[in-house]
Amino acid sequence: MDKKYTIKDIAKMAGVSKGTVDRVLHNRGKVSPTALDKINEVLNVIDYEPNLIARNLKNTKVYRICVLLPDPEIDPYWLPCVNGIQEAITEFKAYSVIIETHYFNPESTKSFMNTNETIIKQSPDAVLIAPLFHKETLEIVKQYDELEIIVNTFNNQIEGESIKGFVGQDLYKSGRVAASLMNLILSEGQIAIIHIDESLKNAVHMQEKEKGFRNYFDEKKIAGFSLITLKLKHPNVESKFSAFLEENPHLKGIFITTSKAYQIASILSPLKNKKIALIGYDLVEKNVNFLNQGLVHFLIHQNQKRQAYLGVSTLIEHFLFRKDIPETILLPIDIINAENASFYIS
Amino acid sequence: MDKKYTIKDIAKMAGVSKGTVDRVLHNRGKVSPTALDKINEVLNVIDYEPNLIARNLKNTKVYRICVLLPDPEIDPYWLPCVNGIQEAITEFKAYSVIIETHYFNPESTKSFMNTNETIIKQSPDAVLIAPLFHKETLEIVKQYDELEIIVNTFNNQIEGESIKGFVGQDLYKSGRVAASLMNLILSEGQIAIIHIDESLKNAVHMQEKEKGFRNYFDEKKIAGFSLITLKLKHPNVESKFSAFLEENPHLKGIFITTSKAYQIASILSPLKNKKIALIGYDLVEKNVNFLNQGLVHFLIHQNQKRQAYLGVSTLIEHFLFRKDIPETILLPIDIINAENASFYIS
DNA sequence: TTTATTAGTGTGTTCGAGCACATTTTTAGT
DNA sequence: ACTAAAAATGTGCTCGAACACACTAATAAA
Repeated sequence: MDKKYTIKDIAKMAGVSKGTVDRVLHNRGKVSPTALDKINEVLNVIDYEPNLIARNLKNTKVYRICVLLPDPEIDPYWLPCVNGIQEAITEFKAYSVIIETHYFNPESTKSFMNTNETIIKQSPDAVLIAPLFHKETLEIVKQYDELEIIVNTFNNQIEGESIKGFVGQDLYKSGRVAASLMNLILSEGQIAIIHIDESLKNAVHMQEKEKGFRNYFDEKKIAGFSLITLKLKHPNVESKFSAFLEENPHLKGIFITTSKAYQIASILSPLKNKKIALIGYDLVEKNVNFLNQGLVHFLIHQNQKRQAYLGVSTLIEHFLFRKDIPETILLPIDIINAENASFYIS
Repeated sequence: MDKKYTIKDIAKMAGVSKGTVDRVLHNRGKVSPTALDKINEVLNVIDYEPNLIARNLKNTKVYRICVLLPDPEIDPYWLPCVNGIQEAITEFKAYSVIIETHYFNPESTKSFMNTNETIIKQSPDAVLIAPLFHKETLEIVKQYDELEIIVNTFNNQIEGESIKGFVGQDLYKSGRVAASLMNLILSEGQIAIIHIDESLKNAVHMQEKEKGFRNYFDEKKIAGFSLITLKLKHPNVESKFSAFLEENPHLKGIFITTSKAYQIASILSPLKNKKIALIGYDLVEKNVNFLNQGLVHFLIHQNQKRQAYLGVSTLIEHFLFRKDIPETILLPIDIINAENASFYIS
């Protein structure tokens, strides 16, 4: 019923040679209308699927893919990505694909540009980048486009004509998810939305989450809540936040839009009298510790590992199996508490 | 650096023919100690990985895998599994693998046994079964073992020597997750644990969830909660539950251990004065509708689709790539509310 | 010593797609 | 009608593992 047809089968059925069939299938070379008709007739009847194994066996081209992401030693948020990339490497090690990972300093646009230079010198067939810096990304994407290097992105979305795909999450909706959970813990009171980041270059990222968070409360028309936004940056997170706490003694909940919830939790930790609901992002070790202690109520899992894995594997499958690169893959927004966290850590 | 070596390379390096190398690699046939040493020496230095593509190209054996699960027309819970299986079929269509799906009536052990007979007649290389019936499963697994058919299981775990693997969830912990969410919605009051099932053959399944649920409250030593268990079966779900509601007018929360939360929700729906927290399982359409209406607070996603996909794909990869079949794969316990549900439905 | 037997080794073919090249057929030009 | 050019078609090799088979060398039996 679903016997597998080969080019040879088609050739026999159409009464031509496999060379001619090959020319029709790839519309290369010259084929007479007569032969074309005969072969098309056969192709319409049967369901020909080329054998990918045989195709890849002959294929001597080595595909080179470069991944560009922030140095996980600077920001451990990116650590799972390395595992995701490793997983893809292992899965496709049988094929002729080379995957190279390059790190840049997430606090320096210069480092970002420099690393891109290095990548271009490798003349890869495709790149997967975490486009932290908007303007700079558009710039280098233009370069990649000229060199006919396919660009895939992950983590945060950037609109650009030459960007083939994106893997990430709907940040606006993840803000809403956080809000819905907050609304479950609290029935009223003051809630702070805190942005903590070294570079604040992630601004768009965090703002989307804030928008979603606020929108939830606006839409539900729930009275009794007041939302306030606070931005904190590295050297003076503790001092500024402590001051904020004193100014707002009745604070009931905090939504941290980055993976730095542990910084807030560790400040709140000694203050036993305070009972503040905390919701943050990402299963970094310190966050999970506070989750297990009960100081952090929920974490939203951004699944960076899978983001990176899919970012790479869709590119590989594009080259090897001629699959399309999906325009956008939105990963589910996983809700994590102390009870189910262990299943998401790998 | 990590150049790919072929058998021919090894042969040249060891100064023998590829036939001899092949004999050493598969330890078949006779090889002189001299040749063996020379080849092993080379093998110790280089890192030989056989090219899976070439291997599978020649491989003419067609692997046959049969999947046995309840008829999704009788219980739509199983519908996503069909998609998961389809996904595996698509992914591996290039290889010579045949996957056949067989349905049984989940309310009839006889149907289960009959379908197994049919499968055995197909003489597959492996089967993936949803072992709903404990005793019967052990019986047929023995048969499969004698015929040297590999048995993999999903959905619910059954201990058996000849069962090679299991894909599913930790049900006890999923009960705990439900409890932790319930504890977040309610601070006190009476909570019912409701088991609804056509056959009640899933008893173990549901009991594990109940245990986990109760354990959470026991462990946390939270006063003010009282738990009560209720079993409901098909024809008289509504009448019995209505009676139960009247007997327990102060009921605050319900944990439904099966995918039938919608049955409870639809009874509660007209009773506008009642505010009862509902937590159930599975993203079946009716459940999601009630989730969006706000009648069901949380659903726990058992990810049947992925269970079935992994159940099949691990078997396929075992045959094609000689990978081990993982003994147990425990999928994450996804927490779903109205805000993130859409990302899990596919 | 000769022959039969076995141990040990090498050669050649297969799988299916892809492509270079050889060959045949058709068309155009003189 | 004959030749050169172009068009159309067919042939054959490659990729790497796997295995059948052919072959040589060594050993045992007659």
